[in-house]
Amino acid sequence: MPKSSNSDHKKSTVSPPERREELLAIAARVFAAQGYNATTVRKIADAAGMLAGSLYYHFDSKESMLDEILSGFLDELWARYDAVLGAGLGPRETLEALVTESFREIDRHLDAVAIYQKESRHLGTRPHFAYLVESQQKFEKAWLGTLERGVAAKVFRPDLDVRLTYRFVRDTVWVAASWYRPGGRHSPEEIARQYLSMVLEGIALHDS
Amino acid sequence: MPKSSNSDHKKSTVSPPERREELLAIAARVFAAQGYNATTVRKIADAAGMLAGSLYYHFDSKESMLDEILSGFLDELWARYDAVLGAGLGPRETLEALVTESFREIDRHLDAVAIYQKESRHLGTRPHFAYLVESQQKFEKAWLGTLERGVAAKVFRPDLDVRLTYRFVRDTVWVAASWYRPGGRHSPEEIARQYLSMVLEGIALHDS
DNA sequence: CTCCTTCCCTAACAAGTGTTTGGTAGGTTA
DNA sequence: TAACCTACCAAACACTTGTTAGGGAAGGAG
Repeated sequence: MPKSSNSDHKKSTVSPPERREELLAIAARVFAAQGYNATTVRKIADAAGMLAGSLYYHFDSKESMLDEILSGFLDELWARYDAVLGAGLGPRETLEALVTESFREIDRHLDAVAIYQKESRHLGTRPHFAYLVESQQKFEKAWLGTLERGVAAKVFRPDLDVRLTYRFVRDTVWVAASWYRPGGRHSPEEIARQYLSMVLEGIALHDS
Repeated sequence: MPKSSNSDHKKSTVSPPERREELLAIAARVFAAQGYNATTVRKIADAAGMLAGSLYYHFDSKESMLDEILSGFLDELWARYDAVLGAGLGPRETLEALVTESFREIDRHLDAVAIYQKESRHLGTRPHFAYLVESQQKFEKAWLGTLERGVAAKVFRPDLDVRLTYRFVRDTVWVAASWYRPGGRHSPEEIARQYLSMVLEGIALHDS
């Protein structure tokens, strides 16, 4: 259930979505660059060309901005993941599709991904952000299942620790958010292809 | 030049090293768990069983604690890296040794590595922490050189973007600090072996 | 005993934090 | 014109932040 944002806030459905999204994008950029805790509401307001208090016309709190950024990102991510997982693909094709979708998501929601990478671990302990660990568990289930299917189908190596492999694949994909910049030389699809080539075939040269 | 800690502080060489190290280990644990900015001096003092002001008998500032943790970690890391790089090994053996040493360093200095992972990017902009980006550049030079040597010697695939491969290998190793726990089922050497097997040979099953 | 050093506490400081309250310019509606 | 809504400002609020100054208990040195 990707439903994660809480809808019982006062102004959460009031102001027109355009300005909200604009301000959220600005906040996400500052959060990603400076870190959530190091980011003051005055910095966000500065970047938006207004005063700190004015933000509270649009949002309930600084934390609700973070909440909206993260849950919005996760909702979209899971929409695409669920589409892949429900397509009835083989294990290798599933893995390739998941990796490709992940890089596309990094391309679209870079700031949100960077924030998620940095803050999700210690945010998950707070009850309000419990959906972060739910998502991570669902994440693990999807990837682990795909890997195990692949081992059973003899398309992945059986001599590797599956859980270690899961973390390996997961991390190699998502840490790319720490250096990837949209509009650079490589498209998300091209990066995905090269990453998949490394993960699947390895970087060593085999004479064949 | 791995010399990175600044030695021109007032009390930096005063109090006996034992208590300093003890307090630094405590501070590192809290920094790693909560993030540097989210960690207050009072939280560190709580964990150490004393009051906030008492920390300033041992350290100049909160930032100097972070500085000492990070520079101490990097000094030790580079001592080991330099030993590997100066051993005259082939490219593949060099890469294997670097990866293994990295996992050993994660095992020994887990908190410092986690802090470095989370904070180094936005700390590097501050002039006092310029040694972080210096280290990162030296890092890149060492890994990139090894990879290029390997391609020239036909032990690594020539069809991969070398810089992408560098980030791939670097990240896959260091993000392990986000889940690795010392004393777990796998020793650092065993994790290094499995990681190297995945990076070098890939996770796909090849009939041979 | 006295002096001195070590290590910590008490108590406060100024600056910065997220947030609230009341107000207001400008446009839309009646 | 009058009433109203939107989107912001101005100014303050209570609280937390890193840091400092002065003091004092414990113990070793003379």
